[in-house]
Parts: sequence; structure tokens; C-alpha cells
Amino acid sequence: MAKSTIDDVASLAGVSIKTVSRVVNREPNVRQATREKVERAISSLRYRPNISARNLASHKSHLIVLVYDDPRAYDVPSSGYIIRMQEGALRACRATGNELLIHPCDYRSADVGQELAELVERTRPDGVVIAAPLSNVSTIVSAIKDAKVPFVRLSPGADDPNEFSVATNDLEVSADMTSHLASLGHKRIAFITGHPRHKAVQNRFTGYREGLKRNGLPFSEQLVAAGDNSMASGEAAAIALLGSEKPPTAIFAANDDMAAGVIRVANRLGIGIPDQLSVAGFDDSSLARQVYPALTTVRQPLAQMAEAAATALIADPDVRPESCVVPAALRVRESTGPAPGGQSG
Amino acid sequence: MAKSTIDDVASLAGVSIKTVSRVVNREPNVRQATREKVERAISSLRYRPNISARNLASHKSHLIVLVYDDPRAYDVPSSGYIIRMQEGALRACRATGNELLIHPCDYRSADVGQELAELVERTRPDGVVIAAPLSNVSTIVSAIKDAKVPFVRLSPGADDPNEFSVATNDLEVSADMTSHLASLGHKRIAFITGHPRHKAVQNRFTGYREGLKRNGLPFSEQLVAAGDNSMASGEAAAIALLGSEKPPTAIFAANDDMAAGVIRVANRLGIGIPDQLSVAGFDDSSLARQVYPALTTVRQPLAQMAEAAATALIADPDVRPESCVVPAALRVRESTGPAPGGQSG
DNA sequence: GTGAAAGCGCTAACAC
DNA sequence: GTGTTAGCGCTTTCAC
Repeated sequence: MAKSTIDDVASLAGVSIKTVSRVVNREPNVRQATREKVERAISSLRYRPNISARNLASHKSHLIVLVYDDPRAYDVPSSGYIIRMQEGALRACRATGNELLIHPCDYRSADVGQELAELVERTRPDGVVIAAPLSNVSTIVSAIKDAKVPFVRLSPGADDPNEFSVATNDLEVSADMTSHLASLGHKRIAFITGHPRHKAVQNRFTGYREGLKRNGLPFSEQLVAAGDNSMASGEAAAIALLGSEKPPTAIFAANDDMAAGVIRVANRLGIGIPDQLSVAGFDDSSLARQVYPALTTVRQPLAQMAEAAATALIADPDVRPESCVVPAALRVRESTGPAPGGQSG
Repeated sequence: MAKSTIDDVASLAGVSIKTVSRVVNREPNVRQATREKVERAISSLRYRPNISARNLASHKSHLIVLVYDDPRAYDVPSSGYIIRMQEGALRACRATGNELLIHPCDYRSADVGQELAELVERTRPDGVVIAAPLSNVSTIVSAIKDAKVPFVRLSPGADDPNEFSVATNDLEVSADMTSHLASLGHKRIAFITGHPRHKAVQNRFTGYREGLKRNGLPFSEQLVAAGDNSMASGEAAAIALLGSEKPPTAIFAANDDMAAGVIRVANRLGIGIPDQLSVAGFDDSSLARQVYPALTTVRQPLAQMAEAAATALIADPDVRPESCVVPAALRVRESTGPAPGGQSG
């Protein structure tokens, strides 16, 4: 038997197609008895509305696009990051009968803007979720803005109060991590900065400084090394930091990949973790539980952030919520411990 | 200005909408001059065909669904695995103007079948790519088969010659890995088996035995430990293997996560890698380069496999290609070396 | 080579 | 509460 249409359902139920449409779309103004009659017809015919027809008639696509940095472009692909965002966006879509289109792209490419504009023109999504670090690249954001499609940025520190965006409290939680290390008796806490384009990652540095201040610890340039989010850069930073005159007793890296680099170097140098050196990361990537010892890190609520973003896009555009902040949480594992020889707290 | 339609283009170019349609769809039977005239109109109006209208009229959705095991369900999410498949499927879709819908699902759930049937009924994709290990679960495959939608299984060892499927040579390459270890002088090569449901993973075990045979090495049950693809199971297996009377000098795990577990245990026990113990994995997950020492493993051509599968689905169904095998490759890194005290070859 | 007419299966606007 | 009438923007069929 061929696919049944709304007309089949209508004639079987003995009503008009409009009534069927009302039942399917859960609109009001249908008597209970009629509704049940239609529902019986629907299930006996195994009727499923044709999405294309619905989209064409309703001028909506029921499609949400998730745009993120192409993992191929990274030194070490942070796949877990992407998967968790997809998970959240999918949850929002499934709950509402929408579909998710994923679109990894390389923000370093000259024509990302053009690429995204075409994507939007072609698929006419109901909304676009832009993940960090793309959400901080102005060419990307403005390409989507110009395409006149609703969008939400997944980014720390919402800047433009007119635009809805979903953020996490990178700064605050980084200060907390620094306090965690300070409370273990560490006085010389180093920081490895991340990719300068990634704004969230900059906030982590600010949070680190804030954390030092809160604990009455002085900030020193000697205790800061520059990284670029890759594990290799974490290794280089660790070598510099640990080879210095007064090496730190704790290293806080702006992401897990770099923290893993620190651990690798420590292993190579025979420096015990956490006995001689405490190491903390940020992201709680799957890597964090896979390195030895397991990494103390920060769990970003990526899935919840993406879910909130997609939900906002799907909701009635007139009642778009305020920009929201989903808090991250410390995950204390084995890589941090009392400062060596110190009077730990 | 509002979005332009095919009618706008037709009147601007002074032709009928059918001619515009022909140009857009690259159909023959349009004079070159006409074609150019239409193309000028298209670009001056920035015309983009409406997908929903096209799909409705053509009875196609231009959608490919990629179904895979929900990473949330795993102990250690193998996100890289999924990202690489997505990458390949996306490549095929982008090249042909199709879109990809991703659908992670839990194959342990009682109603996956129902869930997938509804997905297909709702989205009417032009094809479904089923990733391993789902491609070996009969309820899943038959749910999709019953939905009468074309599908391709990403699975080792195509069984049903009537069905198109894309595979890799797990068995052959596992034998090669075993030979690699044997050629380093290892005589006692252990194997950690993977999740019994994952057929590819079983083939790796067969390949291991084949490799032993090729190198004149005896197979021994004592050198086999059961795992379930998780890192924890790899650790347990390593403890059993290394604590036995005659411990192996090399351990080949059916996937990288378990191999990482072996490395963790060796680190904990103070066993040097590769000096005292060689370790090999399978998958070349990002983890493989993140553990210390970097893991010798097998690179599965996941992206190419998914691309081949999606391409086949998109192509004319009458010219569906033969089932194909995309070969995997050894990635020799630092975790394998000459057998200790042995007369290495 | 090109065009006219007839839908695809649904929703929107409005009548009843 | 429910039905009628028009489309939405394309592709298809077939005529010319």
C-alpha cells in the first residue's frame, strides 16, 4: 500500500482535511470525539505528514543548523566537544519535531562567510546555532546576520545585549579552580593560555588572575606560558615552565588537551603527579579520564548550552528568552593534590 | 526584497518556468544562449530554489540519514569515530546538494526499531547509512528494511551478497599487526577481545589468530583476555594478562580504548613501554596520539567508508555499485618495539 | 528546444 | 467546531 495522505485520513474519518490538520498540529477547536475519530484513522492508516508539503505551505523548514569549527582543522580533534553539542541540539530538536543539520566549517578559510550564506539560502533553516570559537569570528556572525535568519551564539560573556546568546561562566569557574589549587597549599600556580581567538579561553585566564587575587597570591608573568589549545603547545609550555628557575607546583591549562601535554612532559621528566606537580585542565574531554593520572578539570555544560540555544530558536520568536548562562562545574580527579612539602590547607 | 521564485527568474529571463527548471537542474535540451540568459537572471535575482517545493514535487527529500550508536551509552565515548564518519558522509552530501541528518540511538533500547521506523516515515530520507555496531543488530537493520528505504551497512565482511555494504579489511590488517609484532621478535603476543556484538571486532580476533599462524606462533587461550571495548575492561584484561605465570611481551587490543587501559596499567606497575612490553591498538582514535607513549594502532578509513556509503545511496538506484572494501592501514608509533631480551628480527 | 497545465500534500484565511 | 478555497514553489507530463 502506498503512503497515505491527509485526504485518506480525512475520508476515512469522515471529516475535512482541515480537521485532520488541526488534530495533527494539536490545534484547539476540535471536539474530543472528533479528535479521537481522526486519531484512530491516523493510526490505522499509519499516516505521517509529509514534511516537505508542510514546510512548503507553512514557510518553515523545521530545520536547525549547528555550525562549528571543522575538527579536521585542529591539531588534536576535540570530537567530544562537538558530540556533546550535537547531543544537546538533537535533544531540543527531537522534543519538538525539528531536525538538525550539522555544518562543520573552517573559520580560517577565506570564504566561510559565502559558504554559510549559501547554506542558509539553500536550506532556509528556522535558526542557526553558532558554536565557539566561530561565534567570536565577526565575518561568520555577520554572514549569518545578513542572511536574516535567527541565530544564537554559544559564547561566553554575551556582549551585545540585543542578541540572544548562551554562555557559561568560564571566568568564575576558572577562579574556583585556582582557589581549589590554592586551598591545596599551592603558592606558585602557573597558567597556560589558550588560542587567542577563542574568547572563552581568554576568560579562563582572567578567571585565573581573579582566583589568585582572591587567595592573596601574586600574579607573575613568569608563571604564564602561551599555548594554542593543542597538546603540542601544552608540552612546549610545560617544558618552559618546569625548566624555569622557580618552577610552579601547579599548572592550570586553559584546556584539557594542553593539560594532557603537561602530563606527558611530566611523565617524561619523571615528575610525579600529583605528588610533585598538580595539573588542572578545562573541558572534561574524554581525554581527561583517559590520561594517567585522571585529570582534574572543568565540565562545561555543552549539551545543555546547545539545547538551550536550539530551544530558543525553535520557540516563538516573539518570546525569545533573555541571554542565559549555564554554569560549569569543577571535576576534581587525581591530578591535583597538596603542594609538595607545603603546609597544605 | 523578498526571496525570488522560479517565476521571477522566468519572467526576467523571458522564458517559461520549465526552462528555468531545466537550467537549474542541468537538464539537456536548452540552447546555450537561453541557458546563459537564465543564468544571468538567476544570479541577478540571487535566486535559490526552495528545497521544500522541490522535494514535494519530485518525491525526494535529498536527505541522507546517518544512524550510529549513541555515544552517551558508551563507557568511554569514541567521539572521534563518529566525527570521522560524519565527515565522510557530509563530504558525499555536499558534493551532490544533499543534506545529512544524524541520528544517534541506543541499540540496547527495546524500541529502537520503532524509533527508526518513525524517523524514516517522518523524514523520508533518500537513504540511510547504518554504522557499526548497529549494522550488526538485526532488529535495527530489519526495521529500516521494512521501512522500504534504501540503506547501506557500514560493516565488515559483507554477508548478504544482495545487499550493498561497505567494509574494511579488519581481519587482514589485524593479521598484519600481529605480523608486525612477530617481526619485532615477540613470541608471546596476547590479544584482548572486544565487545561480542561488534562483528568487526570479532574479525580482529580472527585476524590475530591468522597472524600467529602466518608467523608459526602457537595460539594459546592463556594469551587471550576478554574485554568489552571500554578502557576499564582493557585495564582489567591487562592486569590478568600481566599477572599470569608467563606474561606476554606484547599485547594487541581490539581497540584503542582498551589499549589505553593496558598502558595505564603498565604505567602503574612500572612496566616500561615499549622496552618491557609492546602495546598495539585498533582505531587510531585521537587518544592514540594522546597517550604516552603514542600508540601503534590501525587507522580505519571511516570517513571514506561513510562517504562511499552515502555516495552509493545518492546515486541512481539502478546502478548501485558492488559492495566495497576500503582497506585500513597500520600506524606504527612508539608503543611497539623489539621484544625484551629477544633476538629481534 | 520550449512551454502550458496539472498536480505534489500540506497550511492559512476565512466562511459557515 | 468544522469545512472550503487558495495557494506555497517547484517537477512532471505531454503538447508543440
